[in-house]
Amino acid sequence: MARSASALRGQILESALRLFAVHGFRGTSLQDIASDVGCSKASLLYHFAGKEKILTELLTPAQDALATLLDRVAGLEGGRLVEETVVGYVDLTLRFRREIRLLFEDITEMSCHQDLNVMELADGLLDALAGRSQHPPARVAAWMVLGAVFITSATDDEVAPDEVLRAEMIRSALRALDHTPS
Amino acid sequence: MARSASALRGQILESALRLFAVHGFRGTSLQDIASDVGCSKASLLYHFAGKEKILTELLTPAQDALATLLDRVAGLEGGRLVEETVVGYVDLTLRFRREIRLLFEDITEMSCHQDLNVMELADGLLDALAGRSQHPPARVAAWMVLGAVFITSATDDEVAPDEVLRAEMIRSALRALDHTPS
DNA sequence: ACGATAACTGTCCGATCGGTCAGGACTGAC
DNA sequence: GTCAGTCCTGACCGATCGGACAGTTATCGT
Repeated sequence: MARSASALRGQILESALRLFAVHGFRGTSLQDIASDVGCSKASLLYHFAGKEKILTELLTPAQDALATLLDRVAGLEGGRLVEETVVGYVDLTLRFRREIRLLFEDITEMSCHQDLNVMELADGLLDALAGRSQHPPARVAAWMVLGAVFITSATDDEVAPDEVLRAEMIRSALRALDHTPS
Repeated sequence: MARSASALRGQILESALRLFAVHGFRGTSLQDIASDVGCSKASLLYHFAGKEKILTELLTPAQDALATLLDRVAGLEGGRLVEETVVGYVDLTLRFRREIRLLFEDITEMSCHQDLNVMELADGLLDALAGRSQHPPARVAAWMVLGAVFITSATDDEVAPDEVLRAEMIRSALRALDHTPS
């Protein structure tokens, strides 16, 4: 049942991306992918040198797109630089949504599982950050701040002294929320 | 060698937090923790019902702190609500830095490993978002935007239609960067 | 001193997973 | 037809991991 010119390869990548995005990379076994595709596990390893190579091939387009963006803005400066970078970065993340999701699935699973109910609390936090507003723009901004603070706090300490880090995180977050200081 | 009142429990939690923060939850085996503490793997399972229970106990204080924060701002509204929530959330993430890091370690490891060099590109992106500035405030804001867009793009589609999501992500990001539109 | 309880450990087990390998099946060139 | 090369598979392997359990050691109340 040898398929033409390894159409199987494409199916493997597609199944892998979908399963990775749902159960995470580590949470998806080669057998899971093989079952989803409808082939044997050995077949995966015929087309790809290893499990990680599948992930690599899945993430490479996004990496290349990012590299292209950086090249494009390399000559810019000032306002144009920031503007083009932001727009380009946003478009890029939207285009590679599933790829980004797969990176996060491990966190989601870890937070949801067990006795913890972090997700419920995250909803409450989102609500408060949005000022109890249900307007999509406010909700999006709330998500932005949630993610921004979360990731920035995990940053290397050397980025900025703790006091600067704290003050600037607060100011930047309030700006993102379009909050006019009272 | 029965230690007094299970001082071992505390050491286990401390070692686990440190190892989880470095190698991730899945990347740290019970044996790793046991070796680090200097006891047997069976001893871990005497004090904790399972590996996940260790994680639970590690994450519970942060969860409780978040719940407390939400309680505190429950009665507020308007500007005060947003302000207090942001400050409280920032302080909270800073206080539980290591706990948050452990959630991210899997991503970091996945991005660094293999042939991908995402981290290098992330540096370039950070540079551009900061407008090539090396000032800590600008760097922090750049980190904020990097994380904000990254996480928001992984959000459920139902938060906002794609067009709204895109437009608002861009506007919010530019505000966070204190960018005055040209 | 001694029994009871808590603290701790060595050893074993089942399951899972990534990966290897020899060989079968199909295809196209000659 | 046949030969070579590509595609694919079942069976197997070694390693790892979380966990179970019986048994040992230390602690403490009496």
